[in-house]
Amino acid sequence: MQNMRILQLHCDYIEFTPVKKEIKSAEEIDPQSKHFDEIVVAFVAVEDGDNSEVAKKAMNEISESMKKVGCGKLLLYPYAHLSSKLASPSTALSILKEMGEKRDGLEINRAPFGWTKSYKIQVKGHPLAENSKTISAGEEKESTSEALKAESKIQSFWHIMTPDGKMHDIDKFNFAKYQSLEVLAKYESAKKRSVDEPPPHVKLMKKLAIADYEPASDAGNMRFFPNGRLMKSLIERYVTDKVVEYGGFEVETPIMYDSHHPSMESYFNRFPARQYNVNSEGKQLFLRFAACFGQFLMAKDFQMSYKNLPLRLYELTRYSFRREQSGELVGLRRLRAFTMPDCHAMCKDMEQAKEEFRKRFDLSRQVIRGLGMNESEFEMAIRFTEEFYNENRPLVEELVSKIGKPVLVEMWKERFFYFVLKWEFNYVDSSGKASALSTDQIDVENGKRYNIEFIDENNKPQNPIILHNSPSGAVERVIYVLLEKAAKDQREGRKPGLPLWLAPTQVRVIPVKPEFLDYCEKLAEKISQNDIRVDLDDRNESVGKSIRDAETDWIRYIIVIGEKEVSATKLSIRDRKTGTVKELAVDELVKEIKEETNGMPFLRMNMSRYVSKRPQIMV
RNA sequence: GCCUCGAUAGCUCAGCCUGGUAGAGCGAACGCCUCGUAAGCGUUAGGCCGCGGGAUCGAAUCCCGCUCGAGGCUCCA
Repeated sequence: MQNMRILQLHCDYIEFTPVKKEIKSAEEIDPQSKHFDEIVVAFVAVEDGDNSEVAKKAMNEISESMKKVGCGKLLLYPYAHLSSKLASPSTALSILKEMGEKRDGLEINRAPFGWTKSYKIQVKGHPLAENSKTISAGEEKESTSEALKAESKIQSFWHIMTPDGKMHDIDKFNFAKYQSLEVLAKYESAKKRSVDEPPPHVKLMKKLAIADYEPASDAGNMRFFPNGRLMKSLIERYVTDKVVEYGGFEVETPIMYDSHHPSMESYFNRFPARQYNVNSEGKQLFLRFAACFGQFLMAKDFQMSYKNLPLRLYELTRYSFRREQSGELVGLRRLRAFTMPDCHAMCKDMEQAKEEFRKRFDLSRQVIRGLGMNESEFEMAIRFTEEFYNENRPLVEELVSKIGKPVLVEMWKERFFYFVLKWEFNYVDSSGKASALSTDQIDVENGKRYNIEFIDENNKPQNPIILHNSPSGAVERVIYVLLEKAAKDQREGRKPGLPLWLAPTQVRVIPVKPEFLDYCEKLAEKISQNDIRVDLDDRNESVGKSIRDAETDWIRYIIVIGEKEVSATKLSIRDRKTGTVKELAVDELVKEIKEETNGMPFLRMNMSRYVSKRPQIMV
């Protein structure tokens, strides 16, 4: 049996100097000292019989383990002393050259073959810094993790469930009245779709100075301008208020976790995640991709009785990180860093879990409506194991009947994921892309995995059933949906706009001539005192230009102040929604705005009140 | 990860095919106009034409490589 032998070391640095040729066929090189920092050094001995296949496998394994330690620089270092059955030098050199071929995501260096070298090396102190492998031909050693393999084996059965609880075959269902559900169903059951337009919200997010790509960061990490930050804060405030109203307790947990913590290890083994890795002092940390671990680890340290349940922990993660494939990242639809409201409820048994699940279903519907999204624009998908469905049909049917329209059903023969039931609301955009917003799951596995316990009525420790709910979905994705909706309005000939409570500017005051500025300032101050975001276009521009700018910024109320207004009590107010100019007193305007934003959070304007004092952010 | 496309002024882009003095609109600065519900007028500043190499008398323009970005696909426990 032939085995390529590799000793792999994660080093702070290595430094080597070729001293003299050891064999005739040594590589012709300039014998200079080389120094590398932060590098993985692979000492390689090629054995008699090793071939390209072995070379390829070896590189796959090396690159896999390098990903784990978060290092992208490799030095291949020929090291004959690892074996006594060496391949011939020419074979060894050609295999090493093959291993040194360019490879995406790796910077590969090769130490010269056939030279005696002196070297100095400093190896890192973390557990994965040193490892050795033997690679042999023929043996099935795929880089795909067990979890990924298992996942591809799960069997799904797709159906449509109508509000009366009946299941329909997806191929036989008449989608005539349910076009976006059809898109979702086809999307999910993997039919082809082709789009060549970028989604319209990308232009809008820049035009309205909400957010933009940040080339100096990683893809999918956006920057949010004052307008965007304000909108996010408002959405976050709203969702948090609603969750607290429902009974959630807000907590805060760390952003990074030790990959080798026992609970994390068992989680990773089951669920391959594309996470960001961070190395620090020999520890391998990963950035959280959800709030789950933090809350579970916290709950584990609580001493709980069944009387404390359900216990609802809530966190708004800014951020959660998922290193999605670069090609999937589009505007605000899918990001690598996102803000996720995440609420877990520990329940004592399935009965309590089901009751809680219903409450959270209603909460989510309410939140979606409050955020300015219409339930009719969403398509629900519900997923469960066959066993759960057979035992809990009334719950499933109740949820579907509440929605009052057909929903997509995915049923699994066996439980693969940690949950037995999951639903989500999906928004289907103009390019036929479906994105999940709200979701809730019944988790029967992590209570045990994280060793969360409560004492039941009989003084016995039990693991709770855990519900995982995001009532709104990612905050950035909420903005994506609002902008896509606005784009749709525009396309269909309606005026695009944002919900008034979310608009960065709610009222703009424009003087006809600079001499009315004083009056405008007093007016703006008066309106502002009623918790309304009002600003003042104090630039010396024509009225037409100022109005045009306000309109393109989607500002709902525009007040023009001239001779007439200064000496009267009524203001002329241009209402973007109706496109008309109406006459109202200040109090009447305030009342109208207060009514429309009733029950929604308020934050002060996040920019100078004076338009002339603002930097130009976008064209 | 794979495929395709792109990178020129602060922004959006033209010029490139067919090599020969770097262009427009918007924005900015300054000045004029003092204006009634979607763009008033003028002047000025602003460029390593992404980076590196090649062929050419000569490259933003042609060729090769690299980097970064975008879109699609796959994917999205």
